[in-house]
Amino acid sequence: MTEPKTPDVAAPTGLVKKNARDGKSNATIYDIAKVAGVNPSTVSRALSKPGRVSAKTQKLIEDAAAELNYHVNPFARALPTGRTNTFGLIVADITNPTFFDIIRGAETTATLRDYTLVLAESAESAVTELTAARRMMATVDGLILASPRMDDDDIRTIARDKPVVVINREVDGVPCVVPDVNKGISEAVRSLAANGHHKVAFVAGPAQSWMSARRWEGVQAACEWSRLDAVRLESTKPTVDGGRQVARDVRASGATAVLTYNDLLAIGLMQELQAAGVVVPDQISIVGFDDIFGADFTTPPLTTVRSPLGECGSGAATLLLDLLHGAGEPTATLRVETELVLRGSSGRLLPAG
Amino acid sequence: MTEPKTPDVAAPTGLVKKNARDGKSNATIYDIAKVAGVNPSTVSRALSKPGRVSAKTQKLIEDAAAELNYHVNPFARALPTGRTNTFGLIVADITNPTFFDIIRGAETTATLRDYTLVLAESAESAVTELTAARRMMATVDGLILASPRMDDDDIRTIARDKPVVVINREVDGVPCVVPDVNKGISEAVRSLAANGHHKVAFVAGPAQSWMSARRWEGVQAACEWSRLDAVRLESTKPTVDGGRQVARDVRASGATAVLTYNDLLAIGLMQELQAAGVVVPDQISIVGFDDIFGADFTTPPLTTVRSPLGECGSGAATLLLDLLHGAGEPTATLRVETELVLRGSSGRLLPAG
DNA sequence: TTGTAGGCGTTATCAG
DNA sequence: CTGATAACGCCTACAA
Repeated sequence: MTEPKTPDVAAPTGLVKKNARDGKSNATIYDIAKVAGVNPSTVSRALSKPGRVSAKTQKLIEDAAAELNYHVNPFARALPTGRTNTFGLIVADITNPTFFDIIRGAETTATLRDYTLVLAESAESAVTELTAARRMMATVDGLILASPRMDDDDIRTIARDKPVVVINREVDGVPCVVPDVNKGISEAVRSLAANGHHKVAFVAGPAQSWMSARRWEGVQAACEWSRLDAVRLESTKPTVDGGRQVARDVRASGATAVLTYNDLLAIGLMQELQAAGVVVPDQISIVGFDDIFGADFTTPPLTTVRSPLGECGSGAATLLLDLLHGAGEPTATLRVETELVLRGSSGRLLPAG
Repeated sequence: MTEPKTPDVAAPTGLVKKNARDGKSNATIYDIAKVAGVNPSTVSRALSKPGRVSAKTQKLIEDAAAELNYHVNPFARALPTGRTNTFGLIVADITNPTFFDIIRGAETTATLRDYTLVLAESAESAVTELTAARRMMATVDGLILASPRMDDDDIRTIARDKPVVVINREVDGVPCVVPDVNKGISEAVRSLAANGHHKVAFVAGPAQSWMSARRWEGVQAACEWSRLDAVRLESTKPTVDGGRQVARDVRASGATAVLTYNDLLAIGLMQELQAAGVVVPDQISIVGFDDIFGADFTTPPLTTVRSPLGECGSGAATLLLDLLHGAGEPTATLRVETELVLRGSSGRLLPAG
């Protein structure tokens, strides 16, 4: 900084790079400072935390910034501060419609609060998920994990470094957004009982799925209350195809009503059953979970226990952003309600014959 | 750098900040340099472009890096280079399943090539889209625009700053990935003609949609070839709801077969028609576009002209990444095929009565 | 209220 | 092949 560089002239030492704003390269606070006739640091102050600078210089600077079409360089800003105005969202499966609304909810909230959303998927794998999370850690201010598959401990480890919010799972010491299954499930089971069913089957989801365990618990409890038999069946994967595959187990179980871990399974199951000549809901009632996109495309349309997925996404984002801004409980759990959406795939059991 | 700092001890001058790697804060190339006994710049070289450093120092450095659990700071790296290893994807509507596969395709390719995907949505609005694009420009190396709604000129302007790839639209001077509608459409129309239809309706999508225009052209051409009448109807929005709303126009048109701009419209239309007692496909055949998730959930399942959406997403990402790495034509258009997926919603027209 | 100066972690350009 | 050293653009004590 000792040699006096000629300011406005092109690089003195043969360095033919971008110097005087040659059209392309972006304006910096130095350029603004020059135009406004103030010091770069004043520009920085004026632009980052308004109020710490006199009204007239403020305007001067803002005008200059506008004129030069200035935009902060997020990287330069992130370097000293460590803040990036970005957060990550990791979902188990991008093509699973369950996550569509979560993604949208998070994205909307992010944009609203001037944050950028970075998306990654774990392909239902705990290790991929962990890898993705680690990868993101470097570039984001916080992380949202939707239906995470990794260990509680891994999650907590990550949460020690950066704020983390978990959706669809409860992890001690980490803020979570979880649908409370009870209301929706008891509505569903009561409806089934009222329609003459005595034995219901629950088709479980992935073994690592926290949510699947909760739902099975809920079903058991509700069935006990309504004095129904409840049996649990396993699925190979939580997809339409998995639903088709579990059809024979369902028939073998002797249950006249079945709740599945998610809507995808329910839809696949219904397709397979119908293909085999089983009439839904006359011979068997089917109830899904989530109320995903397309749940009402089927014939009959699917009865399902709805989780407010969009709300989960935006709620998680809000929680996270509040955390980042020092507001809010660092470990509050947000519970959202579930409700039964009664459509045509469940109903009165018709006497055999 | 003149005062000899005691290396491993806590800050000497009362500055109680992070100095000696106090567990938390991340290791830097300086720390590695210290451990490996080399200069930081050598560390940088070894870690960024292997090969420009002797084998033994290389190993020395790598070991030190591993020991310190070193990770580059992307921001520090981005500052001098301008490269971020990140690209943006802007979609018209996150909850429209058309984009699910595109997103997934892009995300998969990104992760595979060690890039990060940043997602934004334009809510079908040209201005929101432009805003989102500008916002991203600062943080990404390139941009993918899926079904963009903004002007060709705006797109080209953006493309002057950073590499841009467009999906589902053709813009002069910008690399694009577009499904070629002709094959799929002519298959569809021929099938309709063979089934006794004489008049088909096309329900158009958003006015700004380039794809909608192409599909209408394709339908007209194919109908002319097959000597069918073709009429065009407008929709309010390209959603299930929009499909329901257009039902009365469809009936009024007198067409016995209808192609809709997308599957969402087709599904809504079918629902509304069926609710009014119209039998599909006996009285009216319905054909959608895209073959989105859920297109086969309906009864009858939807006949549709499939676009390989996932391929579009990954193709666009590949194109973009090649561009960023200096490979590939800067303006090549990638064409992907469409095909008819014949399901139950289209078929032989039954004589009235 | 505003200017000064040093640093954030890397890369790149020079010498050696 | 390796070591200095100057950017990169911005933030932030500290001083004026």
